[in-house]
Amino acid sequence: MAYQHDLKVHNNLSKQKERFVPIDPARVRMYVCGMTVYDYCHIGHARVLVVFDVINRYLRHIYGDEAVTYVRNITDIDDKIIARANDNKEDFTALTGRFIKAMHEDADALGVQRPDLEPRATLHMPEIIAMIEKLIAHGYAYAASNGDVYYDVSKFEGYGKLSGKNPEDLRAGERVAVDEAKADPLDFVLWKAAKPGEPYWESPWGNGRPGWHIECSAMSTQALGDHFDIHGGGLDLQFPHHENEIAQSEGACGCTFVNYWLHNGFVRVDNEKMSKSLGNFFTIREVMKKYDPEVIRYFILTSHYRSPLNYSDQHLDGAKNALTSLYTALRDLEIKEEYSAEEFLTPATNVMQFWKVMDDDFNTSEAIAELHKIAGEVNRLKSTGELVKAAHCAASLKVLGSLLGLLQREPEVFLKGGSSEGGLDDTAIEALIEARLQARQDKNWAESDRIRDELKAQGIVLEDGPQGTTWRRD
RNA sequence: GGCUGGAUGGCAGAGUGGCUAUGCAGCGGAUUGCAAAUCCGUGUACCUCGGUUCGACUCCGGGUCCAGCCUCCA
Repeated sequence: MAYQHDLKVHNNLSKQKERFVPIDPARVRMYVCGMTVYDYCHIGHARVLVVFDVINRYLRHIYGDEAVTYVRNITDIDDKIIARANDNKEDFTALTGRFIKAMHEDADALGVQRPDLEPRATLHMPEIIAMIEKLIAHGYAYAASNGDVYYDVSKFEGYGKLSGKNPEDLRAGERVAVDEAKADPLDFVLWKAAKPGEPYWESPWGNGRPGWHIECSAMSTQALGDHFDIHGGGLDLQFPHHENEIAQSEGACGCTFVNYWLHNGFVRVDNEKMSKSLGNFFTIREVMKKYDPEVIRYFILTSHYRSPLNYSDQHLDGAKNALTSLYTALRDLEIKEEYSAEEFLTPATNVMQFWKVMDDDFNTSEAIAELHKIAGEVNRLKSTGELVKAAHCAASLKVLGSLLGLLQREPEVFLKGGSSEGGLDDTAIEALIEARLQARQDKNWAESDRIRDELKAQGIVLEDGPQGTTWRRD
């Protein structure tokens, strides 16, 4: 099956969908703003991880694994980290080390592939300082009397082009007390002088630490060059973070920074943005106690990456049921390796439709709808006994699922997984099923149903099929 | 106040100028000892007011409501 991909992405810089044209198809470069590591990741962070993981997987599908470079940074020094480390009376590196480890555990559980590079701000001080020096030399930055270095926003032509804001409006709407040292309230800090007791790095402007925005400019440039393809992150980073990155990087290199800006929408709780400052967040590991991480992943991918996503147990329950039905279709089939070759993928119309909707700005919602259609075909073929054909369709389901990071486990493992804590172990379940089988042979329906109800109360659902009784955890 | 984006059936959530989204839930049937799973069939939509059009949920304009950014935030 020959399919010519024609990827379009919604570019926030132009506010419209554009055909994706990489600078160099042999070297497709994407940088995503990652976490500030002072706490556990919440479901909002999970969304960034998963959404850009899918984009990364899909780019690799189109351009080849070797061609794609995916960079996701870690902010491991900032005010919150310092404050939290002080609260805990520990060294800030101990704090960040712990939460970097936790983030990796969460991301791994969610099936997020590791980025090619994961630069950390504290390990890139020379590049950061060099970029600030360059900005000063180019007249875009100034050292203030208090030891801070600021970016002079008035010098940068086109400030606000990403977020659609203009500097005059921003000044008029300024709600924060103006810092005396700044020449203009819009100016932002590139280098922060260290206060007593704070961690610091040496610089031409004295001991201090970098501002948040310059870290990403310096690390992305170092990893991917002055000019690269995709820059992503949460919608809340569009302004000021990404706007400032543009000002910095373009001020330093004199060329266009990034071709395509992609932002994912927020996760909401009760119609409000999930965020640490609002305190209405659920951590990934908290939710994973109740739901399989793949269910969380499925839930995230049911909506388009730019849309808001409402978080609730009901929605996760729905995701769980839907994912269960996909795994149920994959069950009891002998899926041979060779069925996964692109030319054997079937049904061709659904497979091609999957690619078509994914090509259209990564429409995972429609892509998942296609998975359900293919699963329906698998079930139809199974019910008519056409098991080889069914296995072929099931192979397609797995191949396409892999682009979304779904359906890669053995169906039995997923279906029998569930939350077994405090419940029956597999041996006990099998024993009860044996007992019920005997009762059924004796036509002792009362006893048979009693056992089934007993298991149901423990969250075990029985399914009697032609090949005997199977079970799954609900 | 300025700037973004959105309003779809019981719930969630895509999409389209005229033709089935999909999932969950509902209803009828097949299957089953009864169920479950699966299959077949089926109902319920496009915030509001104008405009363009043979025809708009889909395009344009006004309104209402909601969310986000303008302060740290994925």
